[in-house]
Amino acid sequence: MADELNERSQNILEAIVEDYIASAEPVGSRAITRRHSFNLSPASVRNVMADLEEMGLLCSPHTSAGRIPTAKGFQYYIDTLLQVRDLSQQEKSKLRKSYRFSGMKLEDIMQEVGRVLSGLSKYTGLVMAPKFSSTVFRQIEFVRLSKGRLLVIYVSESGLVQNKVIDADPTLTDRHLEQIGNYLNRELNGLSIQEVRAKLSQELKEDRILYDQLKKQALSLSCAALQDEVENQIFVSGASLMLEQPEFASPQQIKRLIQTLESKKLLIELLDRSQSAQGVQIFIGSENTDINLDGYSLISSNFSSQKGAIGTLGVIGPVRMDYSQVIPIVDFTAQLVSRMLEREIE
Amino acid sequence: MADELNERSQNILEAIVEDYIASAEPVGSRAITRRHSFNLSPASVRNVMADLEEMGLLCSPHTSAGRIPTAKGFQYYIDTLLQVRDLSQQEKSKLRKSYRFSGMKLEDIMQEVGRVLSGLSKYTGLVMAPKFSSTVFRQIEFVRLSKGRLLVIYVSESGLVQNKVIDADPTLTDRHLEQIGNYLNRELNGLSIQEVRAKLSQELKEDRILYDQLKKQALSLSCAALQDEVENQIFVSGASLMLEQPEFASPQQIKRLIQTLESKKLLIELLDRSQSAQGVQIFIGSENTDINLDGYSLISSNFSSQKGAIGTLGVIGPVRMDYSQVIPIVDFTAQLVSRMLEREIE
DNA sequence: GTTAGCACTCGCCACAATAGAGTGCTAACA
DNA sequence: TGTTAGCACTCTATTGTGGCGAGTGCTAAC
Repeated sequence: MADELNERSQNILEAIVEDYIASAEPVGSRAITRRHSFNLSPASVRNVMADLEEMGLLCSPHTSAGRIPTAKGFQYYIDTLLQVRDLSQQEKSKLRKSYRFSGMKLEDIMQEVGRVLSGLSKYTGLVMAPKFSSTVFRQIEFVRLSKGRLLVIYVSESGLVQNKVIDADPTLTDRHLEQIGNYLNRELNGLSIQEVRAKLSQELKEDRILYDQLKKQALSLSCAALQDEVENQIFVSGASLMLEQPEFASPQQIKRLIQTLESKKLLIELLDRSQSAQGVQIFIGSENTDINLDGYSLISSNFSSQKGAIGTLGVIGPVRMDYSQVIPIVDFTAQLVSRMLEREIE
Repeated sequence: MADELNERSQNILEAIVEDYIASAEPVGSRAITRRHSFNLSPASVRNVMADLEEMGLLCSPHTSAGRIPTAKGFQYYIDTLLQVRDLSQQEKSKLRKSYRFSGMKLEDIMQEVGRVLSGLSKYTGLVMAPKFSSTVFRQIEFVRLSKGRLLVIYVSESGLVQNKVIDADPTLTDRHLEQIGNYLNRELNGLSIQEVRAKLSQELKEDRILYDQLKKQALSLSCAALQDEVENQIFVSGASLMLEQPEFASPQQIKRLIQTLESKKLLIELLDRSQSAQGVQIFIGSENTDINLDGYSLISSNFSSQKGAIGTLGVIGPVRMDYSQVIPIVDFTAQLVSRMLEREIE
């Protein structure tokens, strides 16, 4: 759409966005000519600004204030003006050292990643662990809690552990359980959960299994274990850090933020979407999108092991975020975590 | 100390505390005579209030405002004036119905309890899962993640699942692992983690195990698995609900709250303390205590299974909390959860 | 096409004035 | 002696006012 902006307009828009990111305050025409050395007078800048406002890239809170980039303005800035620098070797190794993953289980790692992301960015870190159904089966174990109640423990290739309580036939003996476990571990090894589900429902349909009582029980147990296990684990960290940002000066704004961060459902939906894409994703909240994130931005990226377990991590903050700083951090962290998962499973 | 208050003083203190709980605003002498029908004039009430202030039970924000109970005042109110009513059968069954525990694993239950506590009280719910070391051993499983890395899964009697990644001798075969697992499950069954630890260190000391390679490996693996596993799991829910309380009208106060709720370490320490006592505990934050909870109160109670796994749940809110409403809720919820854990393990 | 100049708008801040709530004290009363 | 009415006083919160500063849009000159 707006690629037809001429160079001067682009420069001015860029200057406004960057000044606004730095100051959180409306940017006036004089301030721009002072801080940046375009050879232009404030009046000329004002003309351009009026144009940009008409195009919906800027807006002014009131007549006699400076301009603020709109969501659309930020979008344009990110799409065409922003130059994301790579991290220097030094920064990379510093980031690498922030993470001490050794001897940590997956959950702790996710938590830790969120903390570091938040600490580095001064915004809020989000990490969504690999989805259950995107993982690859490694092992299943049954532990009897009481006569008719079993604890099923599922371990994925990447070391993700899920457990669930299911009801089971009370007459099942421990011996049976062990056999069932062995059978399933043999049969399902190396399949993704999706494949496992397909295989199970396939076999359950076949009549002949009716004659193999044990196999039948094995199948129905594992079916129960894998059912409804959709909930994603999400880790949110560093909300209080972000409250220092000037956009959260009023109680209402803070309340809204806390509510947003507490509604895991929304966050999961959000991170879920970015999971379909590759590389760093930027989602800018505005009233127009169906997902209610007005005023916030999300920078996210996927991480994955080669075995296909995909998780998402990112940083959520005010639209006025320091994109040039946060994007490379998110990008590199995702790479780090991916590599770490690879090494973990070898 | 202050039991020497005469009846009139007690009545007036009670009235002030209760009015303050209801309104969150300083209570004046006139307001009291109007709302409560002591046969006293405001002037007389003022005299009593001056006495109470001198005793440190009340304070006034400034000369021409009403009085506010101090932390000490609240403490006195709770200790000697507050009458905790029991929940009616109706309320109890309603509370019981709020919880749908069936088919939930322990973690989800804890989460759910926090949510309900927060929803009912309008404050923030805290739940600390039973401490790892207070649980009773049920089963241990080893899952190989890579050559030298094992995932250890530990299940307690109450269905608490913990897992941890440990480094192990790369030459260990799967066959060995299985034997080790069987051996440990046989040996440690029914012991508390504390007992397990004692037993392990005892046996490791004995020289003769040096000759039994397998046993030695079993012991050192389980030692590694049980080490440093101290971190308590804590679940915090409903912060945004509490932000509606008038004490959180200013950004500073909200920030402090969020910081407090984010510092799990503090919360764990807090809940840890109340774990040593029986029944409902009330902790009132003031500058005098070593734990920095100034301005907040915690109402907590333990839950446990007979097997000794003890957890703590409670509600944290402003000192001006509706104690008469929250205490029975916390109390009964703790009973419910205990009963639930019993049934779970049968 | 660019710029200087100017009138105008609007939010912000400091200040004063006012109303209201509550206190402490004193003197009168039962 | 305990209680109460009355009163002067204190302090906060609110409202209104005027000036300041930053920024704009328009126009006319370069």
